[in-house]
Amino acid sequence: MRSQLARKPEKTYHHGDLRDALIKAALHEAEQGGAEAISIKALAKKLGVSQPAPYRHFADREALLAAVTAEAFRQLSALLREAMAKPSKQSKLSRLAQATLDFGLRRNGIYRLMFASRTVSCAAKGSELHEATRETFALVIEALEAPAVGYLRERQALKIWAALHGVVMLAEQGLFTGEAAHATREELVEDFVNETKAALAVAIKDARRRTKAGA
Amino acid sequence: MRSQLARKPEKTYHHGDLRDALIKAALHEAEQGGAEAISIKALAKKLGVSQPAPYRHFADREALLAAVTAEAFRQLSALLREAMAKPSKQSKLSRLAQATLDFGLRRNGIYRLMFASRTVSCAAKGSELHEATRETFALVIEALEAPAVGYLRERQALKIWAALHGVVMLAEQGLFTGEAAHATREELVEDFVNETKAALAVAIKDARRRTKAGA
DNA sequence: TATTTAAGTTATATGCTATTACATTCGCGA
DNA sequence: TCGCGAATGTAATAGCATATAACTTAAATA
Repeated sequence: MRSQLARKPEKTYHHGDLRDALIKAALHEAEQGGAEAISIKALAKKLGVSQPAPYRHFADREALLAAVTAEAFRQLSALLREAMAKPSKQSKLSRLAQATLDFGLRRNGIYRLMFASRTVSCAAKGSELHEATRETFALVIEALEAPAVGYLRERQALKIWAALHGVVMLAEQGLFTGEAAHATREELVEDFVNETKAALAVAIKDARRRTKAGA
Repeated sequence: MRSQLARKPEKTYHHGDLRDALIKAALHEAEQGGAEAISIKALAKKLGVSQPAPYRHFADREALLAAVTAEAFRQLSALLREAMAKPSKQSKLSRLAQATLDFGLRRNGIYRLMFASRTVSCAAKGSELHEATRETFALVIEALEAPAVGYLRERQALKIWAALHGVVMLAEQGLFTGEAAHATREELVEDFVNETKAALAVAIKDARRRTKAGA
């Protein structure tokens, strides 16, 4: 707030919005190097405050990482929502899938923070981070564009979500740059998308028939 | 070598097999906490040598991590080979898949070291680590028990391998402990296995028909 | 056996996390 | 608007980790 009035921060004693600035700067650092690239000391220096200043806003490094990861999930959610919203010949699920792949590869440091660290699994049930992850997963369910029939939808969402992350991981491992490279990452993702659609259609028809028979 | 002659190491100046001992001890540390849990200093203390001693065997921490990760891949390969070898009613692919899931969950710290850190993607092409990862992936291809028809086999191997890792990741994230928990991890893995088998059968039949038509 | 080399040691520089005690500013009620 | 308490920042410091340099001891081999 204050910092927007002064064009140059004007070196005040109080930073004004250190908490937010820390998260943004940390996200920037993690872009390439992941969690390891986030150093409280370095961030403090970059933002022009003393080393212990960040500890006024985060109990410890883990707490900062959790906040950063939550923000990352919100950014991914926004991205996916955008991808799903824009008109296209392709299905919502396909657009969500390709957008996830894109995010995972382009912003791989962030991605590892989100899906490959212990930060998330340590998040308490009501925490900001936990909510953010749930919200992202809800978008996957939404992208299926299928009615809720028992837990069919959740199950298919889990499957496609898992497959997507697997592709990102292997791509980052370099498994797509050998003889196996004949399958591109995008093709594989599209395969998974189509299998999901097919499985979903069959499963729903099945469930309906069973309901009718039971009635 | 020396250390095997003396029952208790007998505090000699030279450790005897520090390099190997470091890798084993590091693997043990990483079991729970992943790469972050590996501290050169702590390892040195545990093994009764001075802090800088490990640097005689590894240029830096990264080099140690690479060696540890390579060893982990060899252990996984051994596990998968074993799972594939033992007689069972289930298919090789199914056994490999379930063994991978089991490994990923039980030894999750190690697993993250292998599949969710930058260590592997930074490994040079001829390196010990790179070879170890390739060898593991070769087992996946083998588990398909399918003839080599173009790159079909590699493609299906990539798909099932990706899906497996996705399941491990989401499980570790806690996504299987909500309303979605109605699908167990094992069930999902079996789904992927079956889809892979089906796709493979169709693809191979297709390819054969095309070959015949062309001839 | 003499000498080179591999492997280990002590001492030290640098960087990071985190805590404690102290200083400054903000905002709100009197 | 004064003043006081809470929020936020600083300086100083402890503790741990990585990594290097200079030195020492044991092993290997010519």
